[in-house]
Amino acid sequence: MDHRFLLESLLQRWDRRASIPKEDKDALIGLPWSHRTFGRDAYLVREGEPTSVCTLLISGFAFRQKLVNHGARQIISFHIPGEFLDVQNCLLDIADHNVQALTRIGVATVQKSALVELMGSRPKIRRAIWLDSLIDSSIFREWVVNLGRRDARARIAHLLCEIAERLKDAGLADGEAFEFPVTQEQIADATGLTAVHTNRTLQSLRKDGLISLSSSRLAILDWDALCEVGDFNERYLHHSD
Amino acid sequence: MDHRFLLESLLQRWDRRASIPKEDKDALIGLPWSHRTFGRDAYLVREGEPTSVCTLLISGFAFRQKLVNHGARQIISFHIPGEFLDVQNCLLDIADHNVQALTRIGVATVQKSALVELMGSRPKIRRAIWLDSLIDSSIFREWVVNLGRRDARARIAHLLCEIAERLKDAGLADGEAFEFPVTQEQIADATGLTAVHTNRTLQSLRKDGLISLSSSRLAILDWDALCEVGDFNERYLHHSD
DNA sequence: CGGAAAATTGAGTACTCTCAACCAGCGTGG
DNA sequence: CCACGCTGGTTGAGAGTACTCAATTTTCCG
Repeated sequence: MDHRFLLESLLQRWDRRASIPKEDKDALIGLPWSHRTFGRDAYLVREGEPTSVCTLLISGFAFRQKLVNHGARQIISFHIPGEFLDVQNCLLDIADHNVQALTRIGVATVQKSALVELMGSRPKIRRAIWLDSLIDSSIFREWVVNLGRRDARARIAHLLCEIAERLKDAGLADGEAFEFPVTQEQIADATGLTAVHTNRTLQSLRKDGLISLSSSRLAILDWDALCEVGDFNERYLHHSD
Repeated sequence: MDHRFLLESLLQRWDRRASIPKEDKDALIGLPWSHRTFGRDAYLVREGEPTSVCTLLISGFAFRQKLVNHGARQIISFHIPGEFLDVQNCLLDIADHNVQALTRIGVATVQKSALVELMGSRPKIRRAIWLDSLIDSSIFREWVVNLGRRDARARIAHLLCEIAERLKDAGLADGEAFEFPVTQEQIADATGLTAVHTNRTLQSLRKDGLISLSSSRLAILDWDALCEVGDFNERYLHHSD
C-alpha cells in the first residue's frame, strides 16, 4: 500500500510510547482508507449530524469548534498532522461539535465500524487510540484552566507554548519556529478573547521579545520566558507516557 | 458480594445504553474493590503524583481541579455518585490534575491493573468505560465553550443546568430540586469568576425567579428559562447514546 | 454559645469589549 | 498592469463587565 507513509507520523508517535507489532501496523494500514482533501475553512464534521467515519489528519492543520446561541465561536482544539480529528465518533453517534480545516488539508478517513473492529482484535492499537483520546481530554482540561483562570497575555502565551510543544513532539518543527497559519481571529476564538484584544496582546508579547508571529509563521524567541508568562507546564500533554 | 448495590447506579446507567451480560456485571463486581470514605475537601488524587488505582464515586459529590502558578484554582468538573473519578489514570501514569471531595464521600477503589485486565477480556465493559470517558471529554469541551464565550449569568445558568440534567439522568433528583452542597466560591472556581461576582450573579438569577439555591440545596424554578439564559443544549451529555 | 466558614454589600478599579475607522497584502478581473 | 475588493491586521476612544479590597451579616457546626 502506498499510503503507508501517510500513517507514518501517527505510527511513529505510538511506537515511541509502546512498540506496535508489524502485523498490527499492517492491519491498520490495510483498512479501507479513503483519501480526501479539503480547502481552508471547510467543514469535516458538523455538530448535530450523525457520524459514520473517523478522520486522520495527514497534512495541514485543522481545528474543532462550537458555536453559541448569540453567534460567537469557541475553538476547542487545534490539530496537527498525525492526529485523529474525531475518534470519539467511533462510539458517539451524533457529533457534539464541528471540525473545520484551518489550512488546506489532506485527510484519510475510514468507516468507524472498521476501526472499531480493528480495535477489538488488536489490543495494542486499541490502547494507543484510547491513550490518544485520554490525552485529548487532558488538553481540554488544561484549556478549561487557561480560559477560566489566566489573563489574556497568559492565555495566548500558553496556547503558543502548547502548539510549539506538540509540533516539536511530532517532529514537525525545526527549532523554535514553524509554519502555523492561524489568524488573530482564530487565536481570539481559541482563547476566549476578541480579535482586537488578541491583536494588542500579541503586540505586547512581540514587544517583549517573546515571539514573532506573522500570519503564517510562528517563532518563539524566548521559550523560557514564554512558558513563564503562560504558566506552561507540559505535563498535561503526557508526551513521556 | 454485598457491594453489588454500590455499583448499581453505574451498572444501571450502562445498561440503559447497551445491555451488559450478567457475567460481565459479576466480573466487575468481583474485582478486588476497596471501600473508603473521605471527608469534605480531602484530596483523592494529586497532580504530579503516580497513579495506581481507579476510583468510583459511591456516595456524595466530588470535583476535579487544577491550580495555576499565582494560586488560583480552576474546577474542571463535578462528579455525582456512579461516576469514575479518574478512569484516565488506567493508562496515564502521572496524574495531571487533582481530585477532591466536595462533600463527605464514599468511594470504591480498584487497582488499575485489575480494571485494565477486566476491560481486556470483557468488551462490553470496556466499551461502557470508554464511552464514559468520551462523554467526560465532551463535557470538558462544553466547559471550554462556557468559559470562553459566555458571560457570568450564562456560565452559572449553564453549570446549574448541567448538574441538574446529570442528576436527573442518574435518577438522583426528584423533580427539579436536589441536594447539591456547593459553595459560591466553588461555583466561582468552576465558572472562572470571583466569589463576589458569583454571589451577585446568583442573586440576579434568584431575583428573576429562575433558581433557588441555598448552601446545600438547588432548586430550578423555571427550567426552560434557565436553559435559555445558559444557552444549554443537553446534546453534549450524550444521554441518549 | 462561640467561632469559623460562607454569603452579602459597597465603592473604586481595571481588564477586556465594542464600535468604528484605517491600513496592508493579495488575488482577480478589466 | 493597475484598480478593485476582500480578508486580516492595527489603532483609537469610550463603555462595561467583572475584579479587588474590605467590611458586615448570616449560617453552620462543634
